[in-house]
Amino acid sequence: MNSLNPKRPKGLGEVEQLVMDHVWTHGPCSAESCREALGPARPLKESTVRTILHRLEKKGFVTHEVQGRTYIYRAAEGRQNVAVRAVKNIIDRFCGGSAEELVLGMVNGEVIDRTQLERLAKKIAEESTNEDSGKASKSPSRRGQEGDPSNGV
Amino acid sequence: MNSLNPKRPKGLGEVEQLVMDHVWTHGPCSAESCREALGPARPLKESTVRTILHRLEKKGFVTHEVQGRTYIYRAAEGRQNVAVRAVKNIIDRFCGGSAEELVLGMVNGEVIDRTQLERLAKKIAEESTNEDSGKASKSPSRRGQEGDPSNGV
DNA sequence: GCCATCAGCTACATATTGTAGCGCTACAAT
DNA sequence: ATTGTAGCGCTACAATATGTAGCTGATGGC
Repeated sequence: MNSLNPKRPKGLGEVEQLVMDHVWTHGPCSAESCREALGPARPLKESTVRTILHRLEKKGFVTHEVQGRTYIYRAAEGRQNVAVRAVKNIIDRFCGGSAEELVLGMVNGEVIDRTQLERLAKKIAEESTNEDSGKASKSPSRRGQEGDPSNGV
Repeated sequence: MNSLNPKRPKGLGEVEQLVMDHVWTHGPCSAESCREALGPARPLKESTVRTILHRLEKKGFVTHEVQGRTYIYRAAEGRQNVAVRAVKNIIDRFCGGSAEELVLGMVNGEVIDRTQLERLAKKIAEESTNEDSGKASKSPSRRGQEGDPSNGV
């Protein structure tokens, strides 16, 4: 019995990821829609897809609304948001909370090009200079949910 | 050459992470050393720690050398390297391979400050300008490995 | 009324992770 | 040589995560 930490952050499994990809790219859709989309690459039974969607909802990745007698699922958060949260987690676990350190590592590891980074930084700087006043911009609403997408690593 | 299986290498569990943290911060050490280090926070039996270390080695996070009749474990890769690989994986799965997109998201998500980013970009730019010719610096060796620490998410 | 849909519930197999007991071997002290 | 002991691998078991699916039941169309 190990329950020191009652909340194990759950991530996305392979199939879950595939389904999320569909939801993200095609917007709100039904279970059948997902099933068809995965069809060729991953033929699954209807109930299987429903189970996946159900778990995804439980994990907080999607929400649903009823339309007629069909459930229409939609992503609760944008792809990028999920990615950022996952990265944040990595930063906490491996970089002592220092995002800079990570970015630096990314450059060294050739995950991002220094030229790109420079360009990006410049672009961002300009942007913030434009409507700098309060640095408000449009931060993507903080998701308070504990759902931590990156349990791996 | 350590590419043993083309399977997706798993990530680090909670205890595994703790052990790795010790190895990373204290350098090469024995199983007992790890056990003692975790002691207060996580009292474990010797065999438990050995199992963890063993799994860690199987996953490629550590290597060992025999010293007398004791196994001395050492990290196979630096913390940051592991972090970067994990992030790379996230980028592939959520950002269509675009690291820029992720960094942008990080700024929006307030994971990294735009000021920090700017400073960092500047610093990196200077650096590369200095000894650009060979771009040697001390990039942490190319990891062509499939070793993917972040299966989660 | 009957059938095709679509949702929930239950189930099962496999893999991962935490945790540990057991037995074997090398070495040291008696 | 005998015994104690440190340190290792092997095996095991429970809990959870994930993939996959079957069965039951409600509902709307024909």
